Amino acid sequence: MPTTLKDLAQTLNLSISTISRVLNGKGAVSEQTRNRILKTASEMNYSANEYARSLKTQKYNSIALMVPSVINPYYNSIIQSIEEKSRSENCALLIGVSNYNIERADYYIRFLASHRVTGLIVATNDKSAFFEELRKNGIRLLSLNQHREDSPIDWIAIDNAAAMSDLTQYILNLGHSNLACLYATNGGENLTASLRYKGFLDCMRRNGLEVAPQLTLDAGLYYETGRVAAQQLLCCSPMPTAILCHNNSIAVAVYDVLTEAGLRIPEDVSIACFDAIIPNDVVATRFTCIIQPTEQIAFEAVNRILHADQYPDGGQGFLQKVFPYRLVIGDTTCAHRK
Amino acid sequence: MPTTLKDLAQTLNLSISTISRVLNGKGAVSEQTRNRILKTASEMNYSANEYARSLKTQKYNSIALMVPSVINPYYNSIIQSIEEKSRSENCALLIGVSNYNIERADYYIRFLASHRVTGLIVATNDKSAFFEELRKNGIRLLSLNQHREDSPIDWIAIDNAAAMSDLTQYILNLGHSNLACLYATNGGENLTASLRYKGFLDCMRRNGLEVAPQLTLDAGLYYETGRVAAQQLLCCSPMPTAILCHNNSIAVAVYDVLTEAGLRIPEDVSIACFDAIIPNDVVATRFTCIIQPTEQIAFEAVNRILHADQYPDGGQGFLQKVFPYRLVIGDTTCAHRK
DNA sequence: CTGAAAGCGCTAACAC
DNA sequence: GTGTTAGCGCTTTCAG
Repeated sequence: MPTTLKDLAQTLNLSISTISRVLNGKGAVSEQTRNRILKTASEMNYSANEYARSLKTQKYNSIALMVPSVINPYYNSIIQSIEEKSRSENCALLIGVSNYNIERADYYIRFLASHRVTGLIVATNDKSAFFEELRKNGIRLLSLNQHREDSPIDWIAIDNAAAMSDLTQYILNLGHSNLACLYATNGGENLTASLRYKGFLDCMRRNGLEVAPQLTLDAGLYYETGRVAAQQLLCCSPMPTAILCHNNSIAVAVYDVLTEAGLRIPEDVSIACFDAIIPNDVVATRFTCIIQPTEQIAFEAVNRILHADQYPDGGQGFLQKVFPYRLVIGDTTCAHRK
Repeated sequence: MPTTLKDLAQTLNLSISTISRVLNGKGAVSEQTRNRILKTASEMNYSANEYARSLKTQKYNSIALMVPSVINPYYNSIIQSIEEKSRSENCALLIGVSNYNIERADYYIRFLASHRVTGLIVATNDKSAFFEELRKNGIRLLSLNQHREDSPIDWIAIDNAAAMSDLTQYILNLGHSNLACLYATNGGENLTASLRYKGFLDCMRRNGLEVAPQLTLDAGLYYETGRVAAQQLLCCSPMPTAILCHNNSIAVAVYDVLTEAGLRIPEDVSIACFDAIIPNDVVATRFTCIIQPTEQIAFEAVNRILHADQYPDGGQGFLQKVFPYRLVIGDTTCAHRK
């Protein structure tokens, strides 16, 4: 039973439309009535019903964000950044957590469609069956992962191949030559994963180095799958002296498995990965990793969804934007010692 | 331009209400028309407009969650749990991040009121000026922090005093006697903080131990303020051999400051705190800490908001529910050695 | 400067 | 079984 315009109109003996005008700052209204209205509106705790407003204006001022996880530091900072930007745009943020499960993602997407979000930002890598449906319903779609150039979707991301290549080169420059790479596949649909792996291979080739088949493994996407891969590496001889990982979860798995086996990081084995392990200044070993500019990415993403018409393409084409990354040197890598 | 009931009615040559009935599974409709409707609805990607529906039914099926931070593991797991529960209830989740700033919290609360959320779950400790306004607008309020028994608000939390007392006793049982406590005040309004501090004092008293004034400090709530307090402890002589911390951020600050000063944790100083440091299986030192049952708390919180009428009090009274906590022993505490 | 009225998409009586 | 209708709270022409 919140106060409505009607309620205000009655107590003030004015028409609904006059009040609406004042509250929205549109149209000319006498100073006097304006003040009266503002006063009682505040007294009666009036707060516009966004549902009715949106229904009328057909502008559903909200965006949705789909993340696979809310406990991974990378997605944490994505959420944080997107929340800030969308709030500054006076836009509601709906968050869905797919938990790396495509069915849950699908379910959520339908849900969001019902809520007539202006756009959906997908930080997950899944290809939902409902993406088409969303678009047909006029909901903008934007991915935070790289897609092929001919993909009919807006995306904003870093250059994953270049980043992995840089990371690999950094390791090589430390004197390592016997490198392992734990990549991710996700059934081959994960372009981000392929690109990172490609970056590794390219860099090795460029340096004239062999890539031992037993040292490049599909490590899935999670801690658990990462552990399995790490255990396989443990059996190799010679062991790699440095390991590149697709993401932070895998890197942590490697760290755990190796230390459990009595190896020291980084003295015995160096580890490097994508995305930070820890969101804040924490005691934990700081990993050498590629950091993505989540704030900029978030800013651009929300902007594209809310103001697509202001872009050169008028929002008609597909935005493909590449942001620069940073290589952060932590405590998990050091020079190779024979 | 998503499909509406009207669109369906036109293409099917039926009335809007018949279609509505089928889609909502209410009222009797012939098997044949039902199938026709279902078929074209799916073909035309029909998805009900929740705004219109809510406007009509006056049931705004969404809840809002306000957290101070999205990068603190404790709040991560709160978000995670609440998201799961609310999705299972077919309820939208709006998340606001106050960043420990009460004005931002206030702003967000107004925003949420406009969106006619069914209820607001506040994980923050702030006392917003708009709580009253919310309630007047019929929005349920639920805090995840302890409040006084006479406080007119639903709350669900652990028994903070008992938890801190247990934690302190655990440390004492390890042979330590020279304890420090870094509590939080937040201007004295933070009952959770007072209770934890009280738990510490009670336990010390019960064990007949003195509490040195210079060893109990207000450490604020964050990493930065925690560092300042930790630096003060460093100047004490004798140094405490164990430090109890109000929360995880402070504990991390202590860990950092002490290790930077060349001390070893836990050999030289033990550290214990509330809430986990790391959300997932991570390399980081695992802290000895009190773990709150976030899943149960989240379940109950969402339940209370959505189904308040099913509670014994019919949703009229104020729910005050205390859940059990766990004391998890990590790598930051060990027996005292003289 | 202010008011009347239409209509956004939907649900739920109430008729037939 | 199906259709008609009113109205949720709001914005926005169009009159006056």
